[in-house]
Amino acid sequence: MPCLSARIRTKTEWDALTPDEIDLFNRKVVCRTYPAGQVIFVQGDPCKGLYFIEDGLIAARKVDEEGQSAIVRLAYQGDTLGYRPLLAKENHRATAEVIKDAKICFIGAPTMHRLLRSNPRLGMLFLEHIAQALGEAEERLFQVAALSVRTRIIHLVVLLRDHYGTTTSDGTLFVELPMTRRDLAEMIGARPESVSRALRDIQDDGLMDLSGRTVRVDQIDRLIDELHHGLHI
Amino acid sequence: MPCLSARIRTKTEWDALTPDEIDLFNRKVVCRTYPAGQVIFVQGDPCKGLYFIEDGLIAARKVDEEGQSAIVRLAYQGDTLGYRPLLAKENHRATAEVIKDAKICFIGAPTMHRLLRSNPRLGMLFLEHIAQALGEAEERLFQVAALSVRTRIIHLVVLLRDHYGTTTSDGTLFVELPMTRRDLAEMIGARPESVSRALRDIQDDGLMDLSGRTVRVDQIDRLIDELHHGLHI
DNA sequence: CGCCAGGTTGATTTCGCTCAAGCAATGTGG
DNA sequence: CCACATTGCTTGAGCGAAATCAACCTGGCG
Repeated sequence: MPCLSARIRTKTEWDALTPDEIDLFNRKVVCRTYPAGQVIFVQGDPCKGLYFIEDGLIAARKVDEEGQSAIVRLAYQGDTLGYRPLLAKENHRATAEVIKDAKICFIGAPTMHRLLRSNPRLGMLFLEHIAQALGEAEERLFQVAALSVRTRIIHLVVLLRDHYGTTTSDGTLFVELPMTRRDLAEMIGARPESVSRALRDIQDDGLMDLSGRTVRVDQIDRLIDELHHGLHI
Repeated sequence: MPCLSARIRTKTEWDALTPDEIDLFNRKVVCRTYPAGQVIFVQGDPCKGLYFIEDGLIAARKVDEEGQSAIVRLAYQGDTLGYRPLLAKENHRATAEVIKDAKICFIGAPTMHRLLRSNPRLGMLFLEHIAQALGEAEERLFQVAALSVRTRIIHLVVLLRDHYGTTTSDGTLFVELPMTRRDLAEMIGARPESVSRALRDIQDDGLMDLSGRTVRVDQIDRLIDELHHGLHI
């Protein structure tokens, strides 16, 4: 059972690999499973290679000396972790922690550089991928800098919809929040209590229905509208 | 007088170009000067190519429908603007505005793709560059999400030191803040009044001396210490 | 000159944080 | 099987940092 299955590969930058290179990849790769809560690498560590996420959910978290903490990125199935420090030739600047049980394939830096040298197209696809990641980071930077907690929460629910949303036959949307309130808070630069209150506010306004970690949204348009036109118009 | 002078080129990703490619670049490039305040491209515009900054200072600003606004990146001499949308194949997601009079060279997307195809090393250097930009964006994301206005201002002064700081023979550091209070505020996700007050607080604590847009710092260590050990320890 | 953008300061309000209590769900050991 | 920790979540009360609103100063500049 190869780690880099065709089904996942074709949706990622690894699609650029030739059969020979896929073979090299599969010979060099080391796969293992990680339970939720496990740490994959720690901020400050040298970057030994890439982590390809076959399944699960991982958060990249930054912490400073005073214990202030924020989640700067989420990585889903098909995503790759560690490419930023590998390509920037830096140490890890965040700690990667498993949020939902994961299967992760590690590929060492030397193999990675060999692949990048032998296959320019792989580099181009990474370039495209990292350019999109930069766009998302700048988008979140704008949100945290300029928007209220309530608005940021709505943005987050809409974001999580991509991977954790399902729509029933009658058009109702369910989003399963994949993490604790604490982690949701760290995603948007807030406190867990503020997240609770903001979620309740939004619920009281009839925009969503919350039970545990499941959000039910009847009219997604009303949520999206608030993002575009602001409150109470 | 070629736009891509050797002095600037060698410090940037354009160092990868062969003499032939430099020739192509110089034939295709269109250079002009922009006074402060001028807009280079607007968020939402399709990305027509790259803007290489020969001199000056440019801010990438995001604005939403309600007028909320934040500066998500600064671009200095030698930096390139527009590579993110070009590589991610997206429209511009920010507006580029000249902060300090600039000389900027435009290179069209077709030429750029031709260069990227002919020279894989150029792609690798862009990869390295954009990986660093992502690191900086995530760093600022963390700061805005987790730190106080006062701390963010100190981070900003330390950041601006790289390009706008000079140290006199007696070790005193002068940093020339290159923009208005309003723009400083938009850099850190705050209001101009809050920036004024935070600067005054820091001054009252004897950490810096402020006159107009010039910051004098006698003991840079004390500023850096506050960043690492927090306040009043 | 008068005007205006940039900047500071003050008064007041608001949003979100801190601290603290309480509750439900889950786990653990006797 | 039950007493009890533990963890995640919510809610409340009070507080504080920063936003808002507004006045006023300053130095260009037409």
